[in-house]
Amino acid sequence: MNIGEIAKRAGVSRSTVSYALSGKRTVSDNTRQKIQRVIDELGYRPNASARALANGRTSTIGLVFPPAGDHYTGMQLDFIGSVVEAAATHDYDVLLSPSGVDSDRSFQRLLGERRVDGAILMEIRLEDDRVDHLAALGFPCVAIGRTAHPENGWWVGLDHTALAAACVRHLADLGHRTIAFVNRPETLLRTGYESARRGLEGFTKAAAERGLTVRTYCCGDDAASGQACLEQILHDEPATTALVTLNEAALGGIYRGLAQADRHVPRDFSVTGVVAGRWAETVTPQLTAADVPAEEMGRRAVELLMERLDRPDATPRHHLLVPPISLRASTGPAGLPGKAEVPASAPFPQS
Amino acid sequence: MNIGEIAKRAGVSRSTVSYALSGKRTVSDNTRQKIQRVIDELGYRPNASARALANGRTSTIGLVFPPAGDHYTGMQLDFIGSVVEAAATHDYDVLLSPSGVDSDRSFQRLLGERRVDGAILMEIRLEDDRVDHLAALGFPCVAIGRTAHPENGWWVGLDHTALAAACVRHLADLGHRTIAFVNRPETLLRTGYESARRGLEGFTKAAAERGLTVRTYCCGDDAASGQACLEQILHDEPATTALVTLNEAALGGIYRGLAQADRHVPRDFSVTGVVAGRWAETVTPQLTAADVPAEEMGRRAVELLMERLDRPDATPRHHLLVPPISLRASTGPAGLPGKAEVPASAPFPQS
DNA sequence: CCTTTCAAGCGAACCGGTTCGACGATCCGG
DNA sequence: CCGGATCGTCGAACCGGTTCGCTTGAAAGG
Repeated sequence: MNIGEIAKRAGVSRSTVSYALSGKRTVSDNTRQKIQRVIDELGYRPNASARALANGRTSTIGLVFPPAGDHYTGMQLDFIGSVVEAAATHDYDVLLSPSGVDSDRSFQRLLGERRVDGAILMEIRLEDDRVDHLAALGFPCVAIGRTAHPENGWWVGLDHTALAAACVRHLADLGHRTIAFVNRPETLLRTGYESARRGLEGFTKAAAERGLTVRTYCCGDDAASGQACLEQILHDEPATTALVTLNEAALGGIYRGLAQADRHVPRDFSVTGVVAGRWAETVTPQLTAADVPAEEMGRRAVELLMERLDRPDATPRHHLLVPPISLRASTGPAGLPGKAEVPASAPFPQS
Repeated sequence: MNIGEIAKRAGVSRSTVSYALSGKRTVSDNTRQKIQRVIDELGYRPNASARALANGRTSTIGLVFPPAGDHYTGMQLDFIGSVVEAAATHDYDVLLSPSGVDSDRSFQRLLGERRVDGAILMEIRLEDDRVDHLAALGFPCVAIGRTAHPENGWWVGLDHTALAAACVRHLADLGHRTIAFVNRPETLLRTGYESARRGLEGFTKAAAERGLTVRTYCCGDDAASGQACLEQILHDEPATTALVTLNEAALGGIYRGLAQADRHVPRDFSVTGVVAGRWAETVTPQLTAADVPAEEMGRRAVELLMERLDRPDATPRHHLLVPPISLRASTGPAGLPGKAEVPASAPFPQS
C-alpha cells in the first residue's frame, strides 16, 4: 500500500497525492476529497522510512541513557516517561540508546546512521566526551545535566552544588554538628559523574562554612549497600547525627540500618538529600529532601531540543533548576548524638 | 557523505561498495581494502532510512508501554532496560511508544508508518484490542502479559493466578485466617488489566479453598494511597492479620500505615505479594514475595520476537513463568490477630 | 479576440541505499 | 586454440516518498 497505489485508485498522479497530504500546494477540493476517500478506505499511511529519506528528517529523537551502573534508578524512569510524552506532543518518537560510552556502537548507530534528528543525553559527566563530540559535530542535542564547561551548551540541569549545600545548612540549622554524606557508587564519582561530583562539592563546602565534622561515603545503588554504608558510618563515627544522600536506591537500606542500630528517625538521626519526590514519600518517615523535578526536566529538555531543531542557529539556552527542600518528617533538631557519648550541646543552632 | 561519495573516492561503483559492506557478493581483497580505507578515513556509515527503505526492514522494534496510570512503576523500568539491552545484542534499536490505546495516534505511527519491524506490548489486558488488532494484521509482536485467549499468541507472562494463590497459601500455612488483598488501582482492574484480574482471581480462589476470611481492595499507585488503603483495611476488619499485594508503589505506604497502627511486621501482621525483587528488598522488614523476574521477561520477549522476525511463519511460542516465593522477613506465624479479639487458634495450619 | 494570469495537475528527478542482470577478464579442460 | 565456467565489477532499476519545473485549461483583462 504505497502512494502510487493511492494515486492510481484516485485517478491522479503521485505528486498530487503528496501535495494533497502535505498541503504544500493547492489541490482542488474535489480531488482532495477523492484522494481522502481512497486513503480512508485503504487505511493508508505514508512510509516513515521513505519520508525520512526524502526530506532528511526522521521525526525521531534519541534518548541516550547510559550504563550508569548495573541497573537503572527510579529517577531515570521518570525522565524517560516525561521525555517520551513530551516528544509525542511534538509528533516525535523516541529511540532509546542503551549506552553513552563514547564512540560506542549504539551511539554510532544513532548519529552515524542518522536514525534520529537530535538527542537527549542523560547521566552527564563533568568531562563528557559524548557532549564534546556532539558539540564538535554541531549535532542537535540537549543534555540533562551540566558538564564542567556548560557555557555554550544546551542543557537542563539541577544545581546539585546548591542543593547539597542547602541540605547541609538545613541540618546545621537544626544543630547537627557531625554529619555524613552518602554518595552514588564510587565508580560514578571517579568517572566524574555530575551529580556525584557537584553534590559532594556542595556538601563539603557548606559543611566547612558551618564548621561541621563530616565524613563522605560512596554507596552502591541498592538497599543492601545502603545498609552496609550506614553501618560503616556509625562504626567510623558513632557521634554522627545526620546524613545527606543523593542515592535514592540506597535509601531503604539506610533506613533499615538506622532502625537496626536503634537510631530513631528523626529523633536520634536526621536524613535528607536530593531524590525524586516519589521516593521521598515512600519511606517512613517521609524524607525531607530537595525533590528532583524529573518530569519537568524531561519536558524542558524536549522543548529545548525542539527549539534547536526548528532553528539550527539559535543561541544556546539552558535551565538550571534549584528546587526547594520539601520539609517532610525525616529531619529534626539534633538530640543526643550517638549514644550520649557527646553532651547534647548544639553549639551553633543558627537561625 | 553517502555511498556514492565513497564509491567515487575509491574509484569503484556504488554497488561494489554496497557488496563490499554486506558481503553478499564476492569483492576482491584489493578493492575491499581500498574501499575500507576510504570509509575509515571519512567515518562513513550507511544511512538507516535509506537502508530501511531499500530492504524493507528498519532494524527497530517498538516497545509499547501504556498510559497505565498517571505514572510509571519501577517494574516498567526494569522491562524497558532489559528489552533495550537484549535488543541491542541483536543489533536492534528500541522505539518507545507512549501509549497503547487502540487506533491511537502513536500506535498508528509505529505500525502504519512502518517505523518498526515488530513490537513488544506491555501492560496487557485480558481483552486487549491491541493484541487482537496486531494478531489480525499478522504483525510480529510479543506480549509481556497474557490475554484471556493466549492460545495462538506470542507472549511471555507471569502466572499471576498461581502467584497470588501461592501467597495466600503461604499465609494460610502460617495460620492466618483473615487476610486482605491490595490490588492495583480500580481503573486498571475494571479495564481488565491482566495482573490485577488474575491476581485477584488467584487470591480469591485460594482463600476460598483454605476457608479464609478475605477483603479485597484497590489502591492507587503511590505511597499515600497505600497508607490510606491500609487504614481502611484495619478499619473495615481489625482482625486482619495479613495482606497480599501486587502494588509495589503502594508498599511503602502500607508499611507506614502498619507502623502507625502499631502493627509490627511480621509479629503482628504479615505482608507478602508479587513485586520486583529490588522493591522487596528496599522496605524494612524485607518483603517475602514472588519476585517478578522483569529482567528475564524482557530478555525472553526480545528473543521470541527475534525468532518470529527471522521466521515469519513459525508456530507461536510463549513462556509462562512462575517464580518461587522468596522468603524474606515480612511474614510470620499468625499471632494474636487484631488486638486479641480472636483467639490465637489457627484451625487448619496445613503443611 | 488575443494576451495575461493563475489554479490544478503531471512527469521526472532526487533522497541513499540494495539487488539483479549483464559483461569483460581470467582460468580451465579438451 | 577454442569454449565454457568463474570471478569481479558495473549500470540500471527499485524501495516510497517529496519537490521542482512545466503544461494545460479556464478565467480575467484590455
